Amino acid sequence: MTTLTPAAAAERTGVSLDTLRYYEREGLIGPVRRSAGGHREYTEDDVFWIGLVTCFREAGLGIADLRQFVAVLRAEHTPQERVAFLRERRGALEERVAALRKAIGVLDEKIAYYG
Amino acid sequence: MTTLTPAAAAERTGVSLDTLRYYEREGLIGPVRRSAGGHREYTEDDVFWIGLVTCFREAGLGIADLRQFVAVLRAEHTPQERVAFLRERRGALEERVAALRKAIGVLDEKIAYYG
DNA sequence: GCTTGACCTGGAGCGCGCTCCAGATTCGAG
DNA sequence: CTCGAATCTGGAGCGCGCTCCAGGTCAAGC
Repeated sequence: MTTLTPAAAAERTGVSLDTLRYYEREGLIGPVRRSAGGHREYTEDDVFWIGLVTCFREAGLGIADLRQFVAVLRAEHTPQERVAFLRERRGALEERVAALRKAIGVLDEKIAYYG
Repeated sequence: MTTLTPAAAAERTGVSLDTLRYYEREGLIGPVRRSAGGHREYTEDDVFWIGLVTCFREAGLGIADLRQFVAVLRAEHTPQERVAFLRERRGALEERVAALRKAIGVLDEKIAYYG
C-alpha cells in the first residue's frame, strides 16, 4: 500500500507540516505509521481523516471539541451515545449559523441604507 | 439624558467590564463620556453600538475586522466605498456559513450511519 | 467625615492554535 | 559513500481576545 511523505500529505491536505505534527500530538489524527527510521508515512485513510478534521476546524470547532469527536467515533460507545453527541454538536453548529445570519442581516440593513 | 454606570452597561449588554474597557481601548466603541470624576457614563447609543459589536464578534469577526468596520461607518467614506466594504464582509460571512453547512453535512452523514 | 463599594489605570497573565527554531537523524540521488 | 534535502524531537515564541490584579480615586449612605 502506497503511503505519503509528510511533505506530500501537507501538500494534499493543505495543512502545514507543523500543524500535522501538532494535530497528531493532540490526538486529532493518527497515530501515523512510521518508517524504520522514524519518518511518518501517511496513508490515504490518514489523509481522509485530516480532511475531516480540517472541515471541522474551518467550521470553527476547537481542538478540544475535535479530540472529543475523535474519541466518540473511535472508542467504545453505543450508537445511541454517538448519535446523541453528534446531534448536540450539530445543534451548536446551527447556532453558529444563526449568529452568522444575524450578522449578515445587520450588514444587509447597512447596505440597504447606503445603497 | 439618562446614562448607565459601567456595571449597568455590562449587565444590559452581557459584556464584562474588562471587555467593555478593552473594546474602548481598541476603538471598537466610544469613546464613552465620563463623569466629572472620570467614571464612564454609557448612553443608550453606546449600548446599541455595543450590541452591534457583540453581534459581529459572535459571528466570528476579529477585533481588527471590527475596528475597520467602525472606521468605515464613521469616517469620511463615500457610500460606494462603504457598500463595497460591507458587501465584501458579507461575502466572507457567507463563506463561513458554507463551511458550517459542510461540517453539518458531515455530521448528518455520521448521524445517518449510526442512526 | 467615614466607610464601603464601584470604578479608574497600566500592565501582567492566560488559553488557544498554531509556528518557528535548534540540533540531531534519515533518506535518496549520484 | 557522500551530500543535500527532508524529517525528527522538544521546547520556545507569538498573536488574539480577553481576564485579572495592584494600587489608587470617586461616590453615596450613615
